[in-house]
Amino acid sequence: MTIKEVCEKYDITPDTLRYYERVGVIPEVNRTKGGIRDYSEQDIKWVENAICMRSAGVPVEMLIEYVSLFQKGNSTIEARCNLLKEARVEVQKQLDKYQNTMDRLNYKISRYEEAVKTGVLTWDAENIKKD
Amino acid sequence: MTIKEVCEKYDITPDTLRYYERVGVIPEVNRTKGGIRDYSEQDIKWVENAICMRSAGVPVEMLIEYVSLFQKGNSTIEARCNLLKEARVEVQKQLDKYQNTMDRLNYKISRYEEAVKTGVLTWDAENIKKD
DNA sequence: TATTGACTTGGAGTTAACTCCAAGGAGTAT
DNA sequence: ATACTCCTTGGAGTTAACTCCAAGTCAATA
Repeated sequence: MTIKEVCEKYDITPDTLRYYERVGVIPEVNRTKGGIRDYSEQDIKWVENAICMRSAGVPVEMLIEYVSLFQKGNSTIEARCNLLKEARVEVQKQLDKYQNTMDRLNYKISRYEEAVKTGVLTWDAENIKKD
Repeated sequence: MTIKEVCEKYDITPDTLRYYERVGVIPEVNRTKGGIRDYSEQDIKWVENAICMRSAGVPVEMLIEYVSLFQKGNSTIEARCNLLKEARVEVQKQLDKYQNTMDRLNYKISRYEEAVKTGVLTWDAENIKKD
Protein backbone atom coordinates (compact mmCIF):
# COMPACT_ATOMS: atom_id res chain seq x y z
CA MET A 1 0.00 0.00 0.00
CA THR A 2 1.39 3.36 -0.99
CA ILE A 3 1.67 6.33 1.30
CA LYS A 4 -1.10 8.02 -0.64
CA GLU A 5 -3.50 5.15 -0.09
CA VAL A 6 -2.75 5.03 3.61
CA CYS A 7 -3.32 8.77 3.80
CA GLU A 8 -6.67 8.49 2.10
CA LYS A 9 -7.68 5.58 4.29
CA TYR A 10 -7.03 7.52 7.48
CA ASP A 11 -7.47 11.07 6.26
CA ILE A 12 -4.02 12.31 7.16
CA THR A 13 -1.20 13.88 5.15
CA PRO A 14 1.91 12.14 3.80
CA ASP A 15 3.96 14.63 5.79
CA THR A 16 2.41 13.43 9.01
CA LEU A 17 3.03 9.78 8.12
CA ARG A 18 6.65 10.45 7.22
CA TYR A 19 7.03 12.47 10.38
CA TYR A 20 5.69 9.60 12.48
CA GLU A 21 8.17 7.25 10.90
CA ARG A 22 11.07 9.65 11.15
CA VAL A 23 10.69 10.25 14.89
CA GLY A 24 9.73 6.66 15.67
CA VAL A 25 6.02 6.86 16.46
CA ILE A 26 5.77 3.88 14.12
CA PRO A 27 8.57 1.45 13.17
CA GLU A 28 10.34 1.81 9.83
CA VAL A 29 8.09 1.04 6.91
CA ASN A 30 8.77 -1.45 4.09
CA ARG A 31 10.25 -0.02 0.89
CA THR A 32 10.29 -0.98 -2.77
CA LYS A 33 13.67 -1.37 -4.52
CA GLY A 34 13.33 2.26 -5.54
CA GLY A 35 13.06 3.36 -1.92
CA ILE A 36 9.36 4.12 -2.01
CA ARG A 37 7.29 3.27 1.06
CA ASP A 38 5.11 0.20 0.68
CA TYR A 39 3.01 -0.22 3.81
CA SER A 40 2.45 -3.81 4.94
CA GLU A 41 -0.55 -4.97 6.98
CA GLN A 42 1.61 -4.67 10.10
CA ASP A 43 2.75 -1.18 9.15
CA ILE A 44 -0.87 -0.16 8.76
CA LYS A 45 -1.74 -1.56 12.16
CA TRP A 46 0.94 0.63 13.64
CA VAL A 47 -0.38 3.64 11.78
CA GLU A 48 -3.88 2.92 12.98
CA ASN A 49 -2.69 2.61 16.53
CA ALA A 50 -0.69 5.83 16.36
CA ILE A 51 -3.65 7.77 14.99
CA CYS A 52 -5.96 6.39 17.64
CA MET A 53 -3.57 7.21 20.47
CA ARG A 54 -2.78 10.67 19.14
CA SER A 55 -6.47 11.45 18.74
CA ALA A 56 -6.77 11.04 22.50
CA GLY A 57 -3.77 13.23 23.18
CA VAL A 58 -1.27 10.50 24.03
CA PRO A 59 2.03 12.32 23.50
CA VAL A 60 4.21 11.48 20.54
CA GLU A 61 7.06 10.93 22.97
CA MET A 62 5.18 8.16 24.75
CA LEU A 63 4.41 6.41 21.48
CA ILE A 64 8.08 6.61 20.53
CA GLU A 65 9.03 5.01 23.81
CA TYR A 66 6.49 2.26 23.29
CA VAL A 67 7.78 1.40 19.82
CA SER A 68 11.33 1.48 21.11
CA LEU A 69 10.45 -0.99 23.88
CA PHE A 70 8.53 -3.18 21.45
CA GLN A 71 11.58 -3.47 19.24
CA LYS A 72 13.68 -4.69 22.16
CA GLY A 73 11.55 -7.82 22.40
CA ASN A 74 9.81 -9.78 25.12
CA SER A 75 11.99 -8.58 27.97
CA THR A 76 10.13 -5.27 27.79
CA ILE A 77 6.63 -6.64 28.13
CA GLU A 78 6.15 -5.40 31.66
CA ALA A 79 7.58 -1.98 30.84
CA ARG A 80 5.24 -1.68 27.87
CA CYS A 81 2.30 -2.69 30.03
CA ASN A 82 3.20 0.00 32.55
CA LEU A 83 3.51 2.58 29.81
CA LEU A 84 0.03 1.69 28.57
CA LYS A 85 -1.36 2.01 32.07
CA GLU A 86 0.27 5.41 32.39
CA ALA A 87 -1.35 6.47 29.15
CA ARG A 88 -4.69 5.13 30.34
CA VAL A 89 -4.61 7.26 33.48
CA GLU A 90 -4.14 10.40 31.39
CA VAL A 91 -6.75 9.47 28.83
CA GLN A 92 -9.26 8.75 31.59
CA LYS A 93 -8.55 12.13 33.18
CA GLN A 94 -9.17 13.87 29.89
CA LEU A 95 -12.28 11.80 29.29
CA ASP A 96 -13.69 12.98 32.60
CA LYS A 97 -12.95 16.58 31.71
CA TYR A 98 -14.68 16.22 28.37
CA GLN A 99 -17.70 14.68 30.04
CA ASN A 100 -17.79 17.49 32.55
CA THR A 101 -17.63 20.06 29.77
CA MET A 102 -20.39 18.28 27.87
CA ASP A 103 -22.60 18.48 30.94
CA ARG A 104 -21.95 22.20 31.24
CA LEU A 105 -22.59 22.79 27.55
CA ASN A 106 -25.81 20.81 27.63
CA TYR A 107 -27.02 22.77 30.61
CA LYS A 108 -26.21 26.12 29.05
CA ILE A 109 -27.71 25.18 25.72
CA SER A 110 -30.95 24.01 27.29
CA ARG A 111 -31.21 27.31 29.11
CA TYR A 112 -30.41 29.25 25.98
CA GLU A 113 -33.00 27.38 23.99
CA GLU A 114 -35.66 28.54 26.39
CA ALA A 115 -34.36 32.06 26.02
CA VAL A 116 -34.28 31.89 22.23
CA LYS A 117 -38.03 31.23 22.30
CA THR A 118 -38.79 34.30 24.39
CA GLY A 119 -35.97 36.50 23.09
CA VAL A 120 -34.97 37.38 26.62
CA LEU A 121 -32.68 35.79 29.13
CA THR A 122 -34.62 35.68 32.37
CA TRP A 123 -31.75 34.00 34.13
CA ASP A 124 -28.04 34.78 34.27
CA ALA A 125 -26.54 32.65 31.54
CA GLU A 126 -23.07 32.75 32.97
CA ASN A 127 -23.99 32.33 36.58
CA ILE A 128 -23.63 28.60 36.63
CA LYS A 129 -22.28 27.47 39.94
CA LYS A 130 -21.28 23.90 40.53
CA ASP A 131 -22.63 22.40 43.78
CA MET B 1 -10.13 37.95 45.32
CA THR B 2 -6.56 38.47 44.18
CA ILE B 3 -5.06 36.89 41.10
CA LYS B 4 -2.96 34.67 43.33
CA GLU B 5 -5.98 33.30 45.15
CA VAL B 6 -7.79 32.58 41.90
CA CYS B 7 -4.69 30.83 40.60
CA GLU B 8 -4.48 28.64 43.68
CA LYS B 9 -8.18 27.87 43.53
CA TYR B 10 -7.96 26.61 39.95
CA ASP B 11 -4.32 25.58 39.79
CA ILE B 12 -3.30 27.84 36.94
CA THR B 13 -0.65 30.55 36.61
CA PRO B 14 -1.17 34.32 36.82
CA ASP B 15 0.25 34.56 33.34
CA THR B 16 -2.51 32.39 31.98
CA LEU B 17 -5.20 34.42 33.75
CA ARG B 18 -3.78 37.70 32.49
CA TYR B 19 -3.50 36.20 29.02
CA TYR B 20 -7.17 35.15 29.10
CA GLU B 21 -8.19 38.65 30.05
CA ARG B 22 -5.90 40.32 27.54
CA VAL B 23 -7.20 38.39 24.55
CA GLY B 24 -10.83 38.41 25.76
CA VAL B 25 -11.43 34.81 26.84
CA ILE B 26 -12.90 36.42 29.94
CA PRO B 27 -14.28 39.97 30.27
CA GLU B 28 -12.15 42.66 31.91
CA VAL B 29 -11.68 42.06 35.60
CA ASN B 30 -12.40 44.49 38.44
CA ARG B 31 -9.45 46.52 39.72
CA THR B 32 -8.52 48.23 42.98
CA LYS B 33 -7.63 51.95 42.92
CA GLY B 34 -4.01 50.89 42.52
CA GLY B 35 -4.86 48.97 39.35
CA ILE B 36 -4.54 45.53 40.88
CA ARG B 37 -6.98 42.86 39.77
CA ASP B 38 -9.72 42.06 42.28
CA TYR B 39 -11.82 39.19 40.96
CA SER B 40 -15.56 39.42 41.71
CA GLU B 41 -17.85 36.40 41.96
CA GLN B 42 -18.86 37.00 38.36
CA ASP B 43 -15.25 37.25 37.23
CA ILE B 44 -14.57 33.93 38.89
CA LYS B 45 -17.52 32.32 37.15
CA TRP B 46 -16.05 33.41 33.86
CA VAL B 47 -12.67 32.02 34.83
CA GLU B 48 -14.26 28.74 35.84
CA ASN B 49 -16.11 28.54 32.57
CA ALA B 50 -13.01 29.33 30.53
CA ILE B 51 -10.97 26.67 32.31
CA CYS B 52 -13.69 24.09 31.84
CA MET B 53 -14.08 24.83 28.14
CA ARG B 54 -10.35 24.95 27.51
CA SER B 55 -9.88 21.62 29.31
CA ALA B 56 -12.07 20.09 26.63
CA GLY B 57 -10.16 21.74 23.82
CA VAL B 58 -12.68 24.45 22.97
CA PRO B 59 -10.48 26.95 21.12
CA VAL B 60 -9.57 30.24 22.73
CA GLU B 61 -10.93 31.96 19.64
CA MET B 62 -14.38 30.53 20.20
CA LEU B 63 -14.43 31.66 23.81
CA ILE B 64 -13.39 35.14 22.71
CA GLU B 65 -16.27 35.23 20.27
CA TYR B 66 -18.69 34.09 22.93
CA VAL B 67 -17.61 36.79 25.39
CA SER B 68 -17.79 39.36 22.63
CA LEU B 69 -21.37 38.33 21.81
CA PHE B 70 -22.30 38.28 25.48
CA GLN B 71 -21.16 41.85 25.86
CA LYS B 72 -23.42 42.97 23.02
CA GLY B 73 -26.49 42.02 25.04
CA ASN B 74 -29.69 40.08 24.48
CA SER B 75 -29.78 40.54 20.72
CA THR B 76 -26.99 37.93 20.50
CA ILE B 77 -28.75 35.20 22.43
CA GLU B 78 -29.42 33.05 19.40
CA ALA B 79 -25.88 33.52 18.07
CA ARG B 80 -24.47 32.51 21.43
CA CYS B 81 -26.68 29.46 21.51
CA ASN B 82 -25.46 28.43 18.07
CA LEU B 83 -21.87 28.92 19.12
CA LEU B 84 -22.41 26.66 22.10
CA LYS B 85 -23.96 24.01 19.89
CA GLU B 86 -21.00 24.23 17.57
CA ALA B 87 -18.70 23.71 20.51
CA ARG B 88 -20.78 20.78 21.67
CA VAL B 89 -20.43 18.99 18.35
CA GLU B 90 -16.65 19.21 18.58
CA VAL B 91 -16.50 18.20 22.21
CA GLN B 92 -18.71 15.20 21.52
CA LYS B 93 -16.48 14.14 18.63
CA GLN B 94 -13.44 14.31 20.86
CA LEU B 95 -15.27 12.50 23.63
CA ASP B 96 -16.00 9.62 21.26
CA LYS B 97 -12.36 9.46 20.23
CA TYR B 98 -11.24 9.35 23.83
CA GLN B 99 -13.70 6.57 24.57
CA ASN B 100 -12.48 4.65 21.56
CA THR B 101 -8.88 5.03 22.69
CA MET B 102 -9.81 3.93 26.20
CA ASP B 103 -11.35 0.77 24.77
CA ARG B 104 -8.20 0.05 22.81
CA LEU B 105 -5.97 0.71 25.80
CA ASN B 106 -8.08 -1.50 28.04
CA TYR B 107 -7.94 -4.32 25.54
CA LYS B 108 -4.19 -4.07 25.09
CA ILE B 109 -3.56 -3.82 28.82
CA SER B 110 -5.68 -6.86 29.58
CA ARG B 111 -3.71 -8.84 27.01
CA TYR B 112 -0.43 -7.55 28.37
CA GLU B 113 -1.38 -8.46 31.90
CA GLU B 114 -1.81 -12.05 30.84
CA ALA B 115 1.57 -11.90 29.17
CA VAL B 116 3.26 -10.33 32.19
CA LYS B 117 2.26 -13.40 34.20
CA THR B 118 3.86 -15.83 31.77
CA GLY B 119 6.69 -13.56 30.59
CA VAL B 120 5.86 -14.32 26.98
CA LEU B 121 3.49 -12.81 24.48
CA THR B 122 1.64 -15.70 22.89
CA TRP B 123 -0.36 -13.32 20.78
CA ASP B 124 0.63 -10.40 18.57
CA ALA B 125 0.27 -7.38 20.79
CA GLU B 126 0.02 -4.94 17.95
CA ASN B 127 -2.16 -6.97 15.73
CA ILE B 128 -5.40 -5.47 16.89
CA LYS B 129 -7.81 -5.18 14.05
CA LYS B 130 -11.06 -3.35 14.39
CA ASP B 131 -14.07 -5.16 12.96
C1' DT C 1 14.07 9.35 -24.99
C1' DA C 2 11.74 13.02 -22.89
C1' DT C 3 8.25 14.28 -19.87
C1' DT C 4 5.19 13.65 -16.20
C1' DG C 5 3.89 12.96 -11.68
C1' DA C 6 4.55 10.84 -7.39
C1' DC C 7 7.86 9.89 -4.35
C1' DT C 8 12.28 10.82 -1.55
C1' DT C 9 15.24 13.60 2.02
C1' DG C 10 16.85 17.03 5.60
C1' DG C 11 15.76 21.01 7.36
C1' DA C 12 13.13 25.20 7.96
C1' DG C 13 8.62 27.31 9.01
C1' DT C 14 3.98 27.48 11.25
C1' DT C 15 0.39 27.41 14.79
C1' DA C 16 -2.10 27.66 19.15
C1' DA C 17 -1.71 28.52 23.59
C1' DC C 18 0.60 29.69 26.68
C1' DT C 19 5.00 31.26 29.48
C1' DC C 20 8.61 34.20 30.58
C1' DC C 21 10.87 38.61 31.12
C1' DA C 22 12.37 43.41 32.22
C1' DA C 23 11.09 47.57 34.01
C1' DG C 24 8.40 49.80 37.01
C1' DG C 25 4.45 50.81 40.66
C1' DA C 26 1.71 50.02 45.06
C1' DG C 27 0.87 48.33 49.76
C1' DT C 28 2.73 46.65 54.04
C1' DA C 29 6.23 45.50 57.84
C1' DT C 30 10.04 47.45 60.41
C1' DA D 1 11.43 56.13 55.03
C1' DT D 2 13.35 51.88 53.57
C1' DA D 3 12.93 47.33 52.22
C1' DC D 4 10.23 43.72 50.63
C1' DT D 5 6.82 41.44 48.17
C1' DC D 6 3.43 41.20 44.97
C1' DC D 7 1.39 43.32 41.38
C1' DT D 8 1.39 45.77 36.67
C1' DT D 9 2.44 46.09 31.36
C1' DG D 10 3.88 45.09 26.49
C1' DG D 11 6.37 42.24 24.09
C1' DA D 12 9.42 38.38 23.28
C1' DG D 13 10.22 33.40 23.79
C1' DT D 14 8.80 28.48 24.17
C1' DT D 15 6.64 24.03 23.12
C1' DA D 16 4.48 20.13 20.75
C1' DA D 17 3.13 18.55 16.71
C1' DC D 18 2.92 19.03 12.72
C1' DT D 19 3.48 21.28 7.83
C1' DC D 20 5.93 23.08 4.11
C1' DC D 21 9.79 23.45 0.93
C1' DA D 22 13.68 22.81 -2.39
C1' DA D 23 16.31 19.71 -4.65
C1' DG D 24 16.64 15.41 -6.34
C1' DT D 25 15.14 10.24 -7.73
C1' DC D 26 12.35 6.90 -10.03
C1' DA D 27 8.76 4.44 -12.84
C1' DA D 28 5.61 4.80 -16.28
C1' DT D 29 3.83 6.93 -20.31
C1' DA D 30 3.84 9.68 -25.05
